[in-house]
Amino acid sequence: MPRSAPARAPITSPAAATVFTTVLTEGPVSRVDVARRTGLSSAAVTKAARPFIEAGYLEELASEGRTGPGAGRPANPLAIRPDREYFVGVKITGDDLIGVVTDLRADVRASAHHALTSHDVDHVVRALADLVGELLAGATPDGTSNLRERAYCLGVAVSGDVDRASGVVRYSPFLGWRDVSLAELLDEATGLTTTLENDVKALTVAEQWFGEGVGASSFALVTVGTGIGSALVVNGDLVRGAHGVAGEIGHVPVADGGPPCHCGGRGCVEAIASTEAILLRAREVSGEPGLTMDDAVTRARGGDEPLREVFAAAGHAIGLGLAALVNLFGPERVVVSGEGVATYDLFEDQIRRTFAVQAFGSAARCGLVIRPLPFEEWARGAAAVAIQSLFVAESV
Amino acid sequence: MPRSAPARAPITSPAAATVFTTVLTEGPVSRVDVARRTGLSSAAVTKAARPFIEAGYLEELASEGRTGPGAGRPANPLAIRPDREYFVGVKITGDDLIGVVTDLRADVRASAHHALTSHDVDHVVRALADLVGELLAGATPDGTSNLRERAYCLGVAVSGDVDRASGVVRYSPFLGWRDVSLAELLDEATGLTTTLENDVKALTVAEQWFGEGVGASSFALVTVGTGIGSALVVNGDLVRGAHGVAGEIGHVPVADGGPPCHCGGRGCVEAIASTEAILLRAREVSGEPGLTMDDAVTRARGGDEPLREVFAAAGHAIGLGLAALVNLFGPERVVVSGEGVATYDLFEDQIRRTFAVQAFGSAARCGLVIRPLPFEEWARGAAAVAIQSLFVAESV
DNA sequence: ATAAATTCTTGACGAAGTTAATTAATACTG
DNA sequence: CAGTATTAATTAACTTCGTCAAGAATTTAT
Repeated sequence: MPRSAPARAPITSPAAATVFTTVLTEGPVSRVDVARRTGLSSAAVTKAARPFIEAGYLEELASEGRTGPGAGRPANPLAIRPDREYFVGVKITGDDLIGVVTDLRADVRASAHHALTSHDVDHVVRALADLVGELLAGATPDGTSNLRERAYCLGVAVSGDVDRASGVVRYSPFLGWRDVSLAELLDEATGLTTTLENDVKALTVAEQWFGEGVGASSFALVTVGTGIGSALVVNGDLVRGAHGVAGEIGHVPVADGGPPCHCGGRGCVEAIASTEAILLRAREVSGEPGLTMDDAVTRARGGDEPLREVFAAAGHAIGLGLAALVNLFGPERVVVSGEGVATYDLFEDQIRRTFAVQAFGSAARCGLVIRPLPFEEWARGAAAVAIQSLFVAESV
Repeated sequence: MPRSAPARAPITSPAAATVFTTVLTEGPVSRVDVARRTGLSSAAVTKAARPFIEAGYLEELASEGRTGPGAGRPANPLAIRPDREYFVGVKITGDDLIGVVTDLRADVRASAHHALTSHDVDHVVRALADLVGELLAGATPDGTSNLRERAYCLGVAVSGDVDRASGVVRYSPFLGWRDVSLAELLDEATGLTTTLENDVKALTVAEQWFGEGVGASSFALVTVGTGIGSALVVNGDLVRGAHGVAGEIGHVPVADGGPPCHCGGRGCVEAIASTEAILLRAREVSGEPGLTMDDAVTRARGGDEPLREVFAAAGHAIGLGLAALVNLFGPERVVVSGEGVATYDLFEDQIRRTFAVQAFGSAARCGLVIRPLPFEEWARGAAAVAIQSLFVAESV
């Protein structure tokens, strides 16, 4: 049973959504410019923009004088008013909740953490409601009103199989949940309209609308850490997979006869490049079963060749996985990100080298962005999903 | 400069296209049924269907009496009239032209070959025009009129980088062509409206509309032979790749440190499982540099273990590539096909075994169809593209 | 026959966006 | 400094598409 999203922002037609998202993602743009970019008539843009301006979501900036021969009437750029509405995003991990408040542009305005002492559904729901209460306690950043009065939407990101439309966590290994109607429970507990999404997909939405993915019709996001996952956007749509599985770059086989993986396969990217796999191998190589990840990283940075090799092998596996992804999809851009922020320097070179060798033809021209990922970013992704729910309540 | 398609079939609105394609791909369906499946109102279906019936593209079948308590007015199923229009499809290979005439359902009604003695553009254009003339010389299969009077569209399939919208062959290694405006040349030479497409993509369209892909929102087609290629359909759209590259399953790296590939990489699927790679390896294994493919196949079938191993290794590589594809985008179905028809028995088992092991979770539930591919099928794919051009001239 | 069920058709209506004309605001020109 | 060219935004009439609601058509069951 799909739940309905609030309709405060006057989105009444496809054109309205198009105009609004264009201004949202492509910064201040004049009406004619929006028309040119979207293929709408300028009359349609004028009509669609008006209700947004009246509702305070968009504003008209002062026209910038322009120079040059035969310059005509200067444009009045339309701009988002980011403080018109705030959004709450929460990422649920196995150990804690990370929450943020963002504005309409998904810029983080406040954040807070909460430890989880149990995976019991009720406990998590209560903890999450508390966290939201805490986040919305103060006044708005611009000081003009109370935060709670201008926040209506909550986005929640969970790893696992999540059905966004119905707001149900189908299966979450980390939490040990099956078929939990989390969105419904949170609607009630928080008073906000909740949108649920898989964590990697949430991150991808944030990237697609407010990050590297802006303007790219197709791109991929890869996260490296405890697990290795990815999400793909093709023709502006997230690939969801017929059976709910998609973007499992972690289980792309890249080393024939390589180490066994949890999934039952062998030589999967994850079996070589996940945090766990790296640590396992590092202990093997160093002969110290008690070696910690921190130590391994320090020593590798210090020049310990065998350990450097372990990290390089992980980078190589990731590079091979990326090549597979890019050769199959040909995305315009790929963002590699992940929790293992601290160790990126040990990976990056090898990822790029392997990718450059194995990417086919002009596929290699795809922009490869490798970037550490602050943990809060996951929560921001959740907020981005909430923002998105404002426009595309039905179509997604 | 996109060229326009003819507008004989009265496709005037999205609804018209929806209704027509529904009847085309899902057999005889009543109007109410079309409405239910597409989400249109039944009134809209009635309106959209009328012009097609008047133009002879659709017909109303006699209502089948129905039984049961409280049965109402019986439905009048709408059906395609396949003989209303014929289409020509031609596949250009390095050595010859293969052409077919199909009806609206993409069923082959006639076929013909033509050897190519040169890759000179003019020569190919002339040969193709001759072939088309030959194909359209006779009367229609139903004997009521001349073929040429009921064929307006030509579809042409070429391997390489093809820009369908502009009808230009950007780069075709087999033919040694760069930036050839083939569609324009063929429009003139044949008098038909030509649509150009990459060969694998053409085959995929045929499969999507008239084959295994019917009803699947996402699926993939993989061809194995001289080269190894694939094409993906996501949300009903062919994935084209930002830089024109997509579906290069042949260059997915599956054997780390494996044999070098033309593309500069190592251990690509194609470097292990292409016809050429298999032959190379078979010669190595048997110690006979003059071994032919036919001999290798015969001996492997006869139980020659080392040679059987070579084919199994190829199947294994293909299985790994399929697992990569399926784990990344989770299609509903995958069709594996290709020129190497004769040798499928030596591959199939191993492909399935490896795929089953490496496919992640429920991704393994995707339907894997492995099927020989008559050579004519490529030409049929080209015809399917021509048929498709009738409806979606603009949107693709 | 009459009622109930289901399909198909019709015409009025409404939503959304286009075209074309109009108004607005600027820079260049003599 | 008026006049002209140029580009931006708005307005109003019109087109197009599809829905809605009512009704006609055609069957089975009572």
